[in-house]
Amino acid sequence: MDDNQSLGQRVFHRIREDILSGKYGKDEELKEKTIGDELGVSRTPVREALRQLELEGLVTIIPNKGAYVVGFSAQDIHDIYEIRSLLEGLCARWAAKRATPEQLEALEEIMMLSDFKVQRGHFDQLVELDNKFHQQLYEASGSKVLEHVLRNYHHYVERARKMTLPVPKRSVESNEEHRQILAAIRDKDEDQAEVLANRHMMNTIQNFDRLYLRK
Amino acid sequence: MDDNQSLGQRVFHRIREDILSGKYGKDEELKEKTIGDELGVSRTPVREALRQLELEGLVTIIPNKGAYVVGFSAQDIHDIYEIRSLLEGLCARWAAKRATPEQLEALEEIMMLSDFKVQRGHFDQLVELDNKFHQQLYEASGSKVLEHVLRNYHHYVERARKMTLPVPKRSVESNEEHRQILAAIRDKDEDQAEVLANRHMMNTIQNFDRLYLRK
DNA sequence: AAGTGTATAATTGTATACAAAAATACACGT
DNA sequence: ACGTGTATTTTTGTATACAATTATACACTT
Repeated sequence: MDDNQSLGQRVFHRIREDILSGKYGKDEELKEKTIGDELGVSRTPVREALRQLELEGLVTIIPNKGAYVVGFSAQDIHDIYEIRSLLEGLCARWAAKRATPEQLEALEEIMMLSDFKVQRGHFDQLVELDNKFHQQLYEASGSKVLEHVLRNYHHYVERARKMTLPVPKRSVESNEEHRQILAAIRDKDEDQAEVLANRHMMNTIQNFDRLYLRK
Repeated sequence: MDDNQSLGQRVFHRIREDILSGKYGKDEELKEKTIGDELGVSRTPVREALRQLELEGLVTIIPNKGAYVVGFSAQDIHDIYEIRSLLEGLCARWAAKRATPEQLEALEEIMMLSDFKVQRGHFDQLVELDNKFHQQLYEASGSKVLEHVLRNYHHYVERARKMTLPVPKRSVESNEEHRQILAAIRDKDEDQAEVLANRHMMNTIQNFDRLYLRK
């Protein structure tokens, strides 16, 4: 792991993980001193982290009172996927319009690696490549703003994805959908790229719901 | 203004305003001590604010080096409006599906007030009501996540809106569009609500572009 | 004059100290 | 027993102190 980042950032990521993983439950109070002692740091970096987490919506801070974990439900994750569905569509559309040759090349490379991993049955390593594909797509949209919001959401549901993608069947399907999206972008077919990216996310939702909402 | 919030939050809002208003230009270095001295506070609240601003994408922090203003262009604002167009559409759709009677009532009330202000020609006071209408709509979506992201963007472009909405003609149009969206929500016509909210935002984009991108 | 190395200053990162507010404990009166 | 007021403790908010890192100045060499 990247070790030369500031304590504040490390604490931020750590607490976020602990919230997303459920270590800290809904409405639990996060005390600066307690967390600081646990992580072996002073209150200062912890405070910074908590303030950041509030902005992410994972924590509510009541002034002079404390920081409380904002619970997030399976419904919330579902909502995020729906939002992402729209935004990934827009992203694919813009990528089709403005991706540079280098960005396209990067996408092709990730695609090739993914195919390789699928062939070899290394489904676990596909999670990381799925990450990379989407991140690269965000960059290819050419929009700083869109990239920023999608990155956020992407990370938000990372935990959910880690649990759902390793289902081998879905993983192969997902890879196939990536291929089609990439083809549409290569052809500069904006409408098609948007529709496919949209559908890709909707399929991911279904997969998630099947596992967690039992619909 | 709300005065009983923490210094950190006040500094956060202040610096954000100063970035959005252009007081701090692109790539400008924000030094903790300098800002602290200007605002009459110590470095601690300033640091907290800068860490939060980084998360919002307004500032880049290079560890051990400094915080730098991330410039945002008219293109960025345009992008935000396009993103909002999709999300406001989704929001209206969900509001049509799940708005409570109380939330509907609140929307009706804002609508009525807006009509009144239009009739009287008090276009300046419509900005605030436009705010309220959208904020209430976000709440009516029943999705914490969607509400969160839309609030963010809404505030982000607040400055742009303050400059574009007071154009009386647009202001009347906008009010009319709100009325139609509200009607669709009242009728629980999800598709119609989405389309109208979508179009509403697209019209806002056009108004913005006409003024700032000269298209 | 250009480049290099080193001392110095400025700036950020973290911990700690102190102030303010809130939570808790507990004696007291009813 | 129950509420109430007060003292005590805990926790947050802010400032400051010190450490680590980076930027700057400047003498020195070539």
